[in-house]
Amino acid sequence: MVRIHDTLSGHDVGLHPLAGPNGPVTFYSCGPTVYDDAHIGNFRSFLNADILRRAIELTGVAVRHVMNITDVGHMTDDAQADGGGEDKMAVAGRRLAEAKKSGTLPAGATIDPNDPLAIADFYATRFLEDARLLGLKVAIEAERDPALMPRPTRWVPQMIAMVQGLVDRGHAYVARDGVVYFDVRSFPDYGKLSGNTLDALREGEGGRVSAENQASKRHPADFMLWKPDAKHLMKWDSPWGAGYPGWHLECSAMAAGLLGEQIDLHSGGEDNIFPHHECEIAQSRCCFGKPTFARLWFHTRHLVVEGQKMSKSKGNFFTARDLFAKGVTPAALRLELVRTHYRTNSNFTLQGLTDCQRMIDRWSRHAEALEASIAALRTSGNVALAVRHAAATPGPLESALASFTEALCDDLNVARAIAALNEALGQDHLNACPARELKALRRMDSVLDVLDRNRPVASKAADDLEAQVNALLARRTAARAAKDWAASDQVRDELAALGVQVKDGPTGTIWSRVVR
RNA sequence: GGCCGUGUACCCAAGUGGCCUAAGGGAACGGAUUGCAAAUCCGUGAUUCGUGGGUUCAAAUCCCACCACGGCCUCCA
Repeated sequence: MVRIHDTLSGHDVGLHPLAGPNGPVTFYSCGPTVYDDAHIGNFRSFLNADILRRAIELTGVAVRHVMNITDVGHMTDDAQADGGGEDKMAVAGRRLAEAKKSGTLPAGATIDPNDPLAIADFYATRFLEDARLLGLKVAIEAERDPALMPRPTRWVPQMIAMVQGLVDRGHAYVARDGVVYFDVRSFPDYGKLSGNTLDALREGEGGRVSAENQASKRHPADFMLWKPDAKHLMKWDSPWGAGYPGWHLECSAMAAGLLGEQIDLHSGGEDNIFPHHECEIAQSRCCFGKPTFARLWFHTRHLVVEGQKMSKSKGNFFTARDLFAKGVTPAALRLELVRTHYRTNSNFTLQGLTDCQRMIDRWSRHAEALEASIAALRTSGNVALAVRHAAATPGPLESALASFTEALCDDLNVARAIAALNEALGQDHLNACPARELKALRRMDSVLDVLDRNRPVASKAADDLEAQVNALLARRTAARAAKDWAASDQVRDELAALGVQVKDGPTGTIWSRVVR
């Protein structure tokens, strides 16, 4: 059974699915807001949720995983968080319009910068591409079942129903400015998740709430549920006038609609703890009258890049696509983002990416060697050996599977799981049954999911490079055949200048890109 | 000001009272191999766990103080 640190209770708790021991576990993850490309920090959080669901599945328990794609624009003007300010979708639209003008928009992208839904779709599509390359299982499943990745713009009626329910039950009120607010003092547990108390919350400390909005609330911590604003970029009719819903509402409504009024697991980045998840708990419990909302809260810490906070101005800001374009394989990026324990800040480095790539290459070689052994055994028709294999004691990998699983069950200790795998690979496989060893390796990879993602992402630039490299390689091979080492080495220098490294092996020369 | 988390070798990173004179990976170095390389395989590698105190027979692990870094305090994963 998987044990996980629960943010709400503050300690590790076993996962006991509401539906019974075999699940399915109902799991809701806060996903991206699609007004820009997701960066590696976003993906650390999403991929850790993915590792968690795969670890649960490894123990034989089914998971129903839902991740939202937020397509409503939120305010950019943080000083006016409760309304007003410019919508992020509108800003994204301007950015796209400029990109279109300067020709930096990706080929084939025909998009109306004034249509917020089109902008959201544009970035949602790109997000799904990245997510699928990185092995985010829910994104792969959503190809067949789009409901698993819901969009809030299609759930506004359910959100309005929740606002109405909260007003009816006396947990929400219409202020004199017409805005519907949640009354935090009507919910004594408000603050339990984040450890905040209502009196200790410094009013407006985040600098995001205007004094004007604060003045109309009964308590400074009351948060917006519905904002009437007929001029807003995206608006819907409601009993409180045309406007838009509070941002916390979408997750409450979609989790309830797709998974139930109480769920087993809820995940997000550490910044979601307050206010977002705190508010979700308040809304869901007060609206549905259930004793809990999510039974276990899973939060991933942020990452830093080369020891520094990631920011565009420092030039250490990476999206997944940036790295793919440099020739980084999805497998290496995936492993680099999940190999540090989710509850500590991880330090993303290019060196770390290289380290991961080497590890994955080693695992791949072992998988290929095992496949070769199995094939050789099949063609040789050596029945006696096959029988001996079937009866053999578990090999290193088969034995490691238990400690691998145990490490993951212990609050998702990925580093220890990887160590178990690495240790097994260093041991003697000669007497082990290759089929069973491969099966164990594949089983571990069902969580890590790197073996089938260990290829650079195809692109026009990658194709061009390949053609260039192949031409140089042909010259070098000819020079080597003629034992003209000077010419051969000169070509190797040229390849190095292109960021390409060559390896001469018994079956010919292979090459790979060096990530810089 | 309140709440939360982190600090382990050159780098990433596990370990949270005795099995730790600290796992695993990478780099580096030595060897095998190679036209030379790269890759691969084998080997070496922290008497020490941010700093200073304390508790204990015993501390990286518990307590206190300090320093540094990260997150939240109403729309950043």
